[in-house]
Amino acid sequence: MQLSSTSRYAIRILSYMAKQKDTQHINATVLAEVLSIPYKFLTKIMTELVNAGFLISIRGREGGYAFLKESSEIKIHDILVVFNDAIEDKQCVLGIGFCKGNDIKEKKCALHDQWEDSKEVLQKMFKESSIEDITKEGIKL
Amino acid sequence: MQLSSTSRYAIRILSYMAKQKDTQHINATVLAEVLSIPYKFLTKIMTELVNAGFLISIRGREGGYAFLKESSEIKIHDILVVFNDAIEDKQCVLGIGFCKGNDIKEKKCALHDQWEDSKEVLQKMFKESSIEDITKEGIKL
DNA sequence: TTTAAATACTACCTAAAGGTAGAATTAATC
DNA sequence: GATTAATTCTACCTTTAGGTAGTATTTAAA
Ligand code: SF4
Ligand code: SF4
Repeated sequence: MQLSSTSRYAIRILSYMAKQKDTQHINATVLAEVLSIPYKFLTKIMTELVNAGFLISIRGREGGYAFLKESSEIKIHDILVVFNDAIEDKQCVLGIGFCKGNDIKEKKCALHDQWEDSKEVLQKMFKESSIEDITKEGIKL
Repeated sequence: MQLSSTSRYAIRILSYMAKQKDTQHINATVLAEVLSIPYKFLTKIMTELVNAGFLISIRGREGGYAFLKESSEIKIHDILVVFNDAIEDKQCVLGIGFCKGNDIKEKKCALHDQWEDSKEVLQKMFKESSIEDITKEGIKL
């Protein structure tokens, strides 16, 4: 019951980048080094973040990555969607669609309402927290 | 962000068994059939549920599985522990131990407190809901 | 006592996530 | 223009979760 490591890497990468407000752009070698993420795996993730429209890449010597969207405009949820890690609205704790709890009120299990509540809290957190928000407090990373 | 399908299968199996109060025991073929779980995979899970002490198995002809523990004594959390799917107390949204948010109050990210809240709700739900609870309401399955 | 119907064990197969390697492309600097 | 430092593309490797196959073991019933 946790996010995929790819999603977690992506969030950390974007958070770190957002903290370097002064620097215009930053390259993959530095990111891999400072975040302890395997270089080759990181570049793969970076390309996805570029394709998703969060970043632009500057190719060639002295290249790197920079924000395309404002970090305040990138919600955690948006990142999770890219890596298929978001909690779907109709998602059930026990697997989707094996009962009609989502449609028919009478046929729901005892977990249903509790899960709906938890789900809402999580979704709200992911949808309302932006990358900028994560970088605000004086955290180690 | 969801439970493993093994955990979800296990919960469904135990719930279904708990609903059949009248029948003393039930066999794998029936369970696989009615729950649409691959027979061979189900028997693998059943053995784990037996080893975990939730069920006893009756081998040989006319055999099957029956509860060893009361279904009211089996919490969802107990099942998740068996399949390494429980949310750890110190578990972080972004991966364990990459910052000191859990130890040092000043160095926590903006997600930290929100995640702590969600985590508590989820843990409470899993720790307080028993298999019996799930079977109570008039659900399809 | 044989047979049939059940679980248990061992080993393997498949798909997906996580991770790596190397060459192609791009563009600033020398 | 050549070199160098960067991203991108294609392909592959490794590990783990999910799933299968076959055989051994157990036991009630015939
Ligand atoms: S009633 Fe239970 S099983 Fe059905 S959708 Fe809701 S949580 Fe899932
Ligand atoms: S502060 Fe943030 S990153 Fe650190 S443990 Fe808490 S949630 Fe995780």
